[in-house]
Amino acid sequence: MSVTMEDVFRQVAGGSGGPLYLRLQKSIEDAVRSGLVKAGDALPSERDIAAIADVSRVTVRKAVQHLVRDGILIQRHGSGTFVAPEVQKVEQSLSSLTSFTEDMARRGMTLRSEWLERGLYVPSPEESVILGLSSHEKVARIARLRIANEIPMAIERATLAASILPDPGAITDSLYAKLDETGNRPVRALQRIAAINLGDTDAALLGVAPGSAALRIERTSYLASGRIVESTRSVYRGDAYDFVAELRLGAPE
Amino acid sequence: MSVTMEDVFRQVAGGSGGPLYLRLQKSIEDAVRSGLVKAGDALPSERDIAAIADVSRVTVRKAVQHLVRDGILIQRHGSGTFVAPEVQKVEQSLSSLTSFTEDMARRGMTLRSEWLERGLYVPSPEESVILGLSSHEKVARIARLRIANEIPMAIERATLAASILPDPGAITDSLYAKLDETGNRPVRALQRIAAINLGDTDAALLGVAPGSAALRIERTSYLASGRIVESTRSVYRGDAYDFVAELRLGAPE
DNA sequence: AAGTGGTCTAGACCACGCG
DNA sequence: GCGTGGTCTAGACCACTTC
Repeated sequence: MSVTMEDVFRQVAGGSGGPLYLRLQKSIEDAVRSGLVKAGDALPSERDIAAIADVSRVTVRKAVQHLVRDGILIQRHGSGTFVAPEVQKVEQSLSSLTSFTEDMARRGMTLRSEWLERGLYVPSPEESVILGLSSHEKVARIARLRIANEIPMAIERATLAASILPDPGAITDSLYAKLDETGNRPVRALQRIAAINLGDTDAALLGVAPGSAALRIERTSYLASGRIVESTRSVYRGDAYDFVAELRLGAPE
Repeated sequence: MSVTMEDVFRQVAGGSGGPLYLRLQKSIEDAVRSGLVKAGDALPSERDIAAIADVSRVTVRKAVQHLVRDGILIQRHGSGTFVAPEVQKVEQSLSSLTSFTEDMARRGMTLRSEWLERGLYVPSPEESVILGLSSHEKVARIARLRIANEIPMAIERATLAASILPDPGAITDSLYAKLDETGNRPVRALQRIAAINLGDTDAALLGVAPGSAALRIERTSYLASGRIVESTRSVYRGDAYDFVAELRLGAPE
């Protein structure tokens, strides 16, 4: 007879050292890592775990929530708690400027997008400055959720001058392909990368727990002429993305 | 008479819509952002907030903990809850290879390190492969906490072949400066960047809440000859770092 | 010693999902 | 309808800081 999930929980009550919820958390973590429970398996209900481990349900929830935030477990309201599927990491280069669409196609992944926003708007003061808009010129905003192999990967919010993209509704797949057609494909871009904890809305869109780590990337793209083409704020799932950069010895300056 | 913190909490009880802890969380967040309470100020105790807002202390803690994780508040056991000081973001280039020490000196920041580990060790199998070690060769490991202007910024764990750094104890400031002396300064490096939620130990070292977002950077550095000099795993505070990269149009390949 | 955050409990009700 | 997770309560004790 092999070790069961219940045995794991029973050990928690007897053990000693450190807060209860941390011991419980490590027990569950070990059970997942050791393969005792596999991706997609359901855990016992919170009430059952509490009864077996002889702790209160509040304590069970505290242990589980840490694991949910770290992407190890997934909770579905009304349904149960499950071991999260493993997400294969995607690598993206930080030195060559490639489009998301083309990048994924090269990897043979099925890509689709859900539109969050798409149209022409009156620019915010910030947008006017960044894009160098003439007065009264509108901006095209396109925001979408990027989904690869049915897994939400990133939220992308781009804004461009209306003169560069007069008809944002015409974008179907790749923004860069569209820019190509009109000779406005950028040749250079500056990116700022930072780590953030996801808020409730973005977490819901990406299908992860609020507070999960993500990469926030702000990109400004330039034409060969030096004119700014687009300004994009993206949020990438931390558990699904690795960015790869090649560095060279900096000039002594 | 101006609006006080207590007024803010009293409004929560009356309001409607959404869970209590979220309404309370937003109230505190607004009070911080609007400048009603400033960096360093103490909040009322959890018990006081609970009494004023007429909610249970558990609910107060849930609201506060979200703000702690996002770096807006700081809690000190036995002392109180305070508004977090603003951390000025540091930018680091992702295209030129510069040393942390030199980078900070250029900005006029006071830099110091606390050693976490420094010495010669028997390599792990993984290290042998990465560094291309001859059999029986040892590895030098140096791990340190990087502190700029008395604010912990990053944890850096480097490993090098003993033949390249025979005396890790001799490192005082810059690893790269030491490598320079022996003609082993790298000219090229590959970096992988990902977002993670900090675990308890790393969070404690960096002085932030467990679960806070951070950037994990794995770097492998090469000599002109192609030999690997060092392999470094670093963890950078997400609220203190912006990495900046310049991208160029990718070759169609 | 007094006050603070950290942990824990037992029990309640609500909102969602699934058969 | 039943079981699940989500929210909330009132009260207890512990560990730590400050005086």
